[in-house]
Amino acid sequence: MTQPSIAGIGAHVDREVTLRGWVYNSRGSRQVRFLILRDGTGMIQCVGGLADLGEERFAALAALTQESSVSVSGRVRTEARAPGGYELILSDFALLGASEDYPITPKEHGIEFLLPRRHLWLRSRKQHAVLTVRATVIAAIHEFLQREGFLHVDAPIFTPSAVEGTTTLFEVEYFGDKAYLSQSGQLYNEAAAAAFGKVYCFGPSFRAEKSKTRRHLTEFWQVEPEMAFADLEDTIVLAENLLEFVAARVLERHRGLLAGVLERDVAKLEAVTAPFPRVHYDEAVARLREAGRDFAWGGDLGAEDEAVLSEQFDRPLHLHHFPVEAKAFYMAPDPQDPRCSLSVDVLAPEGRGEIVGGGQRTDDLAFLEAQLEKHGLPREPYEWYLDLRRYGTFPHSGFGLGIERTVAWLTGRRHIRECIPFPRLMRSISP
RNA sequence: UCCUCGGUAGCUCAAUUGGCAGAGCAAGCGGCUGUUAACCGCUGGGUUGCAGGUUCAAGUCCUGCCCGGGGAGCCA
Repeated sequence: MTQPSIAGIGAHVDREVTLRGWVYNSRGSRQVRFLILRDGTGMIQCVGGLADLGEERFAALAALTQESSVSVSGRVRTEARAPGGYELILSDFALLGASEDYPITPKEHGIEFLLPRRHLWLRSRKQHAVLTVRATVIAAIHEFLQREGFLHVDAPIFTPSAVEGTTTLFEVEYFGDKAYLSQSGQLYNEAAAAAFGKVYCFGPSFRAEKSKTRRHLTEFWQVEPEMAFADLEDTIVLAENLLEFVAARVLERHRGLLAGVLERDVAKLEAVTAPFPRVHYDEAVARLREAGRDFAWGGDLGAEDEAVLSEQFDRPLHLHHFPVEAKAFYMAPDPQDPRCSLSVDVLAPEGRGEIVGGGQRTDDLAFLEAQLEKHGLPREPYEWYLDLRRYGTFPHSGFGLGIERTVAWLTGRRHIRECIPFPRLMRSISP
């Protein structure tokens, strides 16, 4: 007798197996009962007949409640009527842990009800599917970047003093001093790039913004690659190749989950092939005005502007050369047009907004010093960062890719809070 | 911080002009030999977010407060 996983049950047809898992659903009549068992890898229908089990065991089977943990034994057979194509004819079963009044019934629930029960909600089919895709997205990112010669060098989570103003930073007490949770590994990545060439960090970022939209979390994950001796063009190519690879890998591994459980239009993902269309900021302004939007040159795009623009294309698009004022102090200005920075955002299709932000960093010490001054930033905490321009400055560029926003786009989730196991929101930190 | 929508049974929601607070699901009991969020019958289940006000009468109208959803700003 073997104990395979439900995902691999097809290799055990006509054999006797024992499975352990949880009761997802149970239904039946006086003579026969159908129990849907899930074990984390999949689900299988287990069939128990009164004639096979006897009165007492059959009654016990009927008494099993939703999400009780059980051990079941029986013969596996192919069955077209069963969900998944296989079923298990029960010969015996045992209750391991009872579950009384499981709160999340197989019906509709609102977010206000589900979020405080996230620890249980994870067991649901859609949540299980989304987080499975997330794991594949993360693995694909590591695989792609390492294959491209990037070294994984992580940035710290605790950071000293205020870097870009304290309003959006979480402050923590650090042995009598103040420290802040990292908003980005960007600056540290630049130091790492000077040491290792091509690097990336992967970890959580924290924003204390009081934003409560479906695109925001207070704790989110991002991957940030940074390349030495690379320009804006290199960054654009890296970003589109990475996204193409990730989309293809997710389709390869989870086509069934996407089309079935998540009801995602997979044709939209098949269209994600490089190169992506490129739109210069000037052109974006023209396109927005053409679409009837009142947009002034110089500012960042609003969520609605991004949606209007991305709806004009069938795949992600590069929006590049933002005005210097609209971007961070370390962005390099375009030598051909100093009003614009060598920056790029990638907007996901279907109006899902920004998933990538990046570009070429300035390698000019004097310009960087002037920028710090202009942005009213303190000099002292940036001395180490200025050192990178003092000791062998080098052109370099990179970007940050938001994991939850990417997963939301790929899986077709409306809200990114479903795209992280335990979302941290302005009004929700439990469980 | 601002704008906007909402809070009624365990869950999802209804309740006409201010006039007996309801349905489906869940739960409990019963029925059914292949179910697909199974189905059929019966039963139990309410401080209508909180406080006050108007009225013969308030889920409904008025005032204040609390909590939440969505959006803006900001960003990944």
